[in-house]
Amino acid sequence: MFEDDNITCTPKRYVLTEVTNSSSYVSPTANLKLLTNVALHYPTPPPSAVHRKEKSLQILCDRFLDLYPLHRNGTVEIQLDITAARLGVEKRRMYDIINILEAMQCAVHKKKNTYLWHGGSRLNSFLKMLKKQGEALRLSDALRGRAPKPPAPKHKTLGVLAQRFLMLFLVEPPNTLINLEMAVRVLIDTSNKNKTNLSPEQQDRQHKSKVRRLYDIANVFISIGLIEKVSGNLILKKPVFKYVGSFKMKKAAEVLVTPSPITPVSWLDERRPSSSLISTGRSKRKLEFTTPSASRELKLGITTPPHTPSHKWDEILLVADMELTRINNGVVL
DNA sequence: GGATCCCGCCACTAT
DNA sequence: ATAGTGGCGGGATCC
Repeated sequence: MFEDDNITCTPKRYVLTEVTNSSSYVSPTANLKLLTNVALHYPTPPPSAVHRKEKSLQILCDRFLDLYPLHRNGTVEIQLDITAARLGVEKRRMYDIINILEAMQCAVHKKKNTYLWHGGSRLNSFLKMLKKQGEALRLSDALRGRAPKPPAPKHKTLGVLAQRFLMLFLVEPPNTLINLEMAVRVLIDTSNKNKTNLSPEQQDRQHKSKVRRLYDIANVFISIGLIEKVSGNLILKKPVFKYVGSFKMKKAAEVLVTPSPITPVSWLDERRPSSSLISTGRSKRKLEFTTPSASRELKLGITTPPHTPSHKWDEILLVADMELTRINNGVVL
């Protein structure tokens, strides 16, 4: 297994004999246990001291990406249990993150407890493919109730949901605002294939459950830097998200101490799509809460149409339009 | 109070 | 049978 020596908080690697002062042979299992033990002793905030927000999936993903950056040449193996120990979280949480990252082709499941980390090297081309898929599924029309919802996939729910959620942004014009309610409505299948009609209560629970999942997914996407949360618009109470499409580079330390609210979006920001590659990221990491445009690092090369000077009211109206569509159709769900 | 979403139970799958 | 995964929703916390 490889480790990143450039990471400031990377624990020093120990050979078992260094720790045990023993030269006798120990099994790999014992070695693994020891490593986990060492990792557990690494400075992580005591559970009682950390607040809920600091334990969010977004922050956790930030810290994960500090260990395994998106910009990195080559591949590296990830041991889930050790990584969980280093991050001071339950292994269950690692699945939440790695499943989404795997769905973004940043990692592949190699064997049990082991993933191969590719970082963002494949993300660029994968997003292009996602966009094509989204177009084939007619998601843009589906958003407006002008096309059927895409058929529900069977497996890897969280990963597929993540992919389809992202597709919504990719098929829409730049700066389109999407909220989770809208997304769920499109992405959830009400065309039950097994003919078992759900009661309104069941539908409601299913809907809420999917929204919960989208919150998780959105947090990971924010961490990756694919989307941004846009809060404080006057029409909708709920936050909406917009596609940013670049890796957000920030330091773990700054993430932890920055209490700022979500960056307000500069509506009139200029977005010139460039098709630079994402591969060579020898870039310095940036502060998190600079300006949104300054936080953009490398475009992912999605072929967005030449940006029509979008006005914020256009965007708001689009959201409002979609909300209206929802209300109109919402009676039936 | 509603929005957000952490947490861990437990069912399912792989070994 | 045991271990690894991950769906899922209760309910704590935030706003």
